Amino acid sequence: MRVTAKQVAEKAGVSMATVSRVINRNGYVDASVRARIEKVMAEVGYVPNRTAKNLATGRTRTVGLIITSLQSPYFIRLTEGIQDVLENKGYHLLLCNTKFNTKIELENLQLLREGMLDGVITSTGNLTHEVMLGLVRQNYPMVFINRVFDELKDEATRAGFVMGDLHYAGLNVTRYLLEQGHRNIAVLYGAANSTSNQFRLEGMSQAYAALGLRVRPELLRCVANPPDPSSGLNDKEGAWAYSETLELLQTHPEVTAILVFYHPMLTGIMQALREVGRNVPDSVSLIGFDDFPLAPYLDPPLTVMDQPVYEIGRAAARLLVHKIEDATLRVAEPIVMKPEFIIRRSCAPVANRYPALAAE
Amino acid sequence: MRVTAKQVAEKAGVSMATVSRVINRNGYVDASVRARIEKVMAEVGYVPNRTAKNLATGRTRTVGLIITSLQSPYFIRLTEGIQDVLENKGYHLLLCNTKFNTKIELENLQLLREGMLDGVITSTGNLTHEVMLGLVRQNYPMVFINRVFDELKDEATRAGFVMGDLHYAGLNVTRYLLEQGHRNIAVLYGAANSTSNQFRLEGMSQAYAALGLRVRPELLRCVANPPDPSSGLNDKEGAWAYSETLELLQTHPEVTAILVFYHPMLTGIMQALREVGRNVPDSVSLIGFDDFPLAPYLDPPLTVMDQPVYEIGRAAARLLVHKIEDATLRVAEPIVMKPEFIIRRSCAPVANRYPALAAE
DNA sequence: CTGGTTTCTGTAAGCGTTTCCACATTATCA
DNA sequence: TGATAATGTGGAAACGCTTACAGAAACCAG
Repeated sequence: MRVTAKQVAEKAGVSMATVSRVINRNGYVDASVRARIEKVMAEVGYVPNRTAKNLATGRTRTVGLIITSLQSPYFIRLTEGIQDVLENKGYHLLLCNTKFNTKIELENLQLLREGMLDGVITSTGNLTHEVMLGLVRQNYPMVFINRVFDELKDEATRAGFVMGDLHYAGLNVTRYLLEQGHRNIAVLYGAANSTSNQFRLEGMSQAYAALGLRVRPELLRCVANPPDPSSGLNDKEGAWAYSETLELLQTHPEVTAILVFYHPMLTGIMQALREVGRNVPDSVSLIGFDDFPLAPYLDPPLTVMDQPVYEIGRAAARLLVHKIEDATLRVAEPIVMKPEFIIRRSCAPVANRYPALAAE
Repeated sequence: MRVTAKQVAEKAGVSMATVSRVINRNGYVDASVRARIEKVMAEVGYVPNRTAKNLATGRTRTVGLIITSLQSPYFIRLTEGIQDVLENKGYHLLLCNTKFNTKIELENLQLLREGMLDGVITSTGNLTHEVMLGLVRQNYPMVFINRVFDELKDEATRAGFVMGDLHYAGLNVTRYLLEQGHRNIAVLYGAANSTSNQFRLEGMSQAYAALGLRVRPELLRCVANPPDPSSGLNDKEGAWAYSETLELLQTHPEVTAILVFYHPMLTGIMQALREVGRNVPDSVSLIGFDDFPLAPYLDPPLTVMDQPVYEIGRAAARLLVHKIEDATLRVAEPIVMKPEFIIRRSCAPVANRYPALAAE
């Protein structure tokens, strides 16, 4: 039924070892013999079995990518970058979308131990910090995006790190808003505890501190926290953001600017803003993190702090492949990429607010 | 180094067969023995090797998903639907993003033959029609989305089909525009030859025919055709659409409505429209295919013909899993889902156009 | 012509599971 | 009580490859 290398070998009058050599183009094999074997393979329609190869070599040429959502243009672009290099290097991508569900994340990480994955790229928060540490210490090839492990500072592992300069991003965005007179800046972010949010928040604090001010914690809202019963609802994350924004605006009408750390929330935020009659940018300024194709076409065009996400993805994949293919590689220096601020029309100085209100 | 079932067996004083039985919870095994084995497994940190299991069982519990782009909300939502059921059934997803590159698609389809994939869900055009047919006839479990094979009409294969009623979609959208007085309706679509585009176009023709009119082929533009040298360019598809739209509007200024079959082109289209001063909807009406979260927040909010994409994805995945797990299943009836028309503000009657022009 | 290298090929031992078969023990029931 | 069925366990052959290792032949420099 299914043709095996053994049958090819018999039919070509050679040993399996030789067949294997022509398949993998390694070792010596006589040109005429190679031709004969290739002819037989074509005739009988031989296709080498990958699972057998995987077992024999202990490798699968498959890497896992763990992200929390497919609705975020950030993860999409990241995935594209990763996949473009993987494909180029002959690796495949197993996609794990956790939807902020730790259980799903753990199951997929386990595939590393089960030998089904050669390595993993993770772009999630720190809900699974200990597990990650364990895996890294067992020397599985892993690359973390926007995440650091202080515990590993002096250990030589096979872990790699790629990140945007989120501190810088948070700092500059906040500085920009402060200069425009904003003092009550709200932040809506996705996963609680994610290190990327922490970095941005630290940058924010620094900008505040420079003016002798402090971040108001009650204006920091996390929306993706609840492990949701996975209703197939479209725009679920937008829905979470909607109610959170409504609540925020009711209890803190003094907010004049909102930082959106996680784009799937944008719809809900805009909806809420619309409903309470706070228009952008006159009544509330809006800044998104990371650019995306439709950002200039929103109403109003969205000002964003962009990150070279595609390049981050590429760097991560390249790094991971290196670490997979060279087990001795122990470079742990994080690769850091600078963000870029793209000003469009969703921000306005606080001073502009009053005429707008007066007009009503 | 790595712990195997054999070592667990020795340490627990049983045979490998018994260990296998407790891992897979099949066959009989005494409760006390089971407990002992589980204890040993926990102690030594045993993790079963998946690739060995894959080889032994001839299955991988992994299915491939082939799409043409990650930039389209359609594919994203489809992927979510698929993954939600796969995850639920204990399957993993290998993602193949072809970027309209047939070579990539073929390589990934080959994984089916190589035994690395239990099945495949395809949502691409018909560039690989013959290959697909070959695979189907070799009885690999496959599910096709928005695609049919007349050749298979009377064959009992393991192929499955899920589709939106695209004919209906094309028909009704066109009818809507015709009623508003539009007569020169342009269409911008992604992959050439994709069967989904053909269905929509047929519906369109029918609507025209009902008024004794005919589709103007020169107003039908395909944009994703060129197998692009994969510049990591963000919004590449938007860029294609941009130049195509520009050209279209110059050579055919009589166009008063544009149907967008493929959303990644939206940015380019809007950009082009803006530049030539044709504003939406007064000067040109715009209708997109398939809804997406940001559609109501564009400028203007986009009218769309929606498809229950998430449900299509779910149905496809369920079907595929059925076909994988029951090799005798030979139901080939396509599952068809009705679309829904969502009217927002990107369309206007042609009559509205003149005041707008007069105002300039 | 000799010793050493390079080229070529085969044998066979893995890789770590699953599963068929056989056999032994225990429960069930007329 | 004996036949039959249900339960529990082990041996060992797959699954289809890769890859030492070893040996043979060809080549080459001195």
